[in-house]
Amino acid sequence: MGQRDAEATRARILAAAVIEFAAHGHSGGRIDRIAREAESNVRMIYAYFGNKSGLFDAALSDAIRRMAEEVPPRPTELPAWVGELFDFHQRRPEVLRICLWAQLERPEAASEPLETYLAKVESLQEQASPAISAVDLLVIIYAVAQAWQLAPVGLLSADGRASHETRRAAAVEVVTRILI
Amino acid sequence: MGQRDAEATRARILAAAVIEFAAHGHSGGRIDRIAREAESNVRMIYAYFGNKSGLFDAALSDAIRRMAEEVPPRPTELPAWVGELFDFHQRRPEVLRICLWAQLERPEAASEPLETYLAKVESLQEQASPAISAVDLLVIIYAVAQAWQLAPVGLLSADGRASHETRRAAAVEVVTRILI
DNA sequence: CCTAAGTAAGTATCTATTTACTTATAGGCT
DNA sequence: AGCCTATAAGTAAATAGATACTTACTTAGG
Repeated sequence: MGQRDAEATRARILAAAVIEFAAHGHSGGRIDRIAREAESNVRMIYAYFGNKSGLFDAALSDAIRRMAEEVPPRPTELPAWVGELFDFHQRRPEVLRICLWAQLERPEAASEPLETYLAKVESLQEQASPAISAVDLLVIIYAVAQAWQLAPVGLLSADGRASHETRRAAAVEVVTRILI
Repeated sequence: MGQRDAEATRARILAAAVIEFAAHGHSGGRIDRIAREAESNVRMIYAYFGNKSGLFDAALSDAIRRMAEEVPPRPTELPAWVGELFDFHQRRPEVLRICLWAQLERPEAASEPLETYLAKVESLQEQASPAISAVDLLVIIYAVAQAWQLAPVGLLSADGRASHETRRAAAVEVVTRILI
């Protein structure tokens, strides 16, 4: 790398880390691979992020921030929102993957960017009913948007006529019916 | 171990493997820990299961079989079924955990016990509607039953008045509304 | 010319898998 | 019944390759 640019190097490392950790998780992710892929150096990773866990947490926060920015909550149009979440997970499966890894491998880190979630809860408050609280509603909406990414591929391929659109429509329909 | 009993040793290893892999996954799970915890020996693991992946797959199949036996599908009473699935995941979180690890680390293995799922799909066929196919319905029901296990703990603890019962009721209510 | 950015080559530890060995036990033989 | 032995069950220790993290050094640029 001819020029020296700390910010750019840091950004390349972070981007490579998101990809690597989304693919292999914290324990399976390899520092050397990240360094190579970022066209940087192992030493730089430790300079910028301290250690492997620090890098993982930074990658996780980055991914969650992206999701919160790209798909902001729409408390008055929840069916439309679940559709956008569904699309997002198809478009960027690495974000859900890194969140799942975090939930399994570092649950304490997974709760870190909590304000993001709590803000959403507040805005959902008025949609809550005696049967389903605001938090539960948020939990369910996320689960429905992610459902197809969590299903074993073999099961999904059993549905010959299924497509992105039919699944998206099913997710939207579910949330519509929940709110009635 | 005074007595020699191949079956018993194999069973102890498998039980220890389920616990270890549910906690740390395929890549994070340690063969030595499994051998120690099973009060057996590294060599025996290789004798019975070939290699680490063979042991992981055996542990996964064992966990899925247990779930299929303990919570058989009830195609005509889906809301009741989702309630039982919800209870099961609270009671045995390790089953969902090992399935998630498999989905992330060895997706090809995760689809292996496919007949189990496909049988359920057939029985759900009559509940399907133009908006939601049988496969999609199954995918959604699983997702709702698991939803609270996938949510970050910080989000869940934000709901002060929530309990096992209120969440279970919310899951059942959701499926009830979906089917109308 | 001093500081921050970058590089290359270790090191110490860990970990899956193997090798070489010991011991219990079932079942045939006398 | 009691002995003998082939085989399966079990153990301990080595090996070979990774891998997170460090140390000691070089170079660009304000």
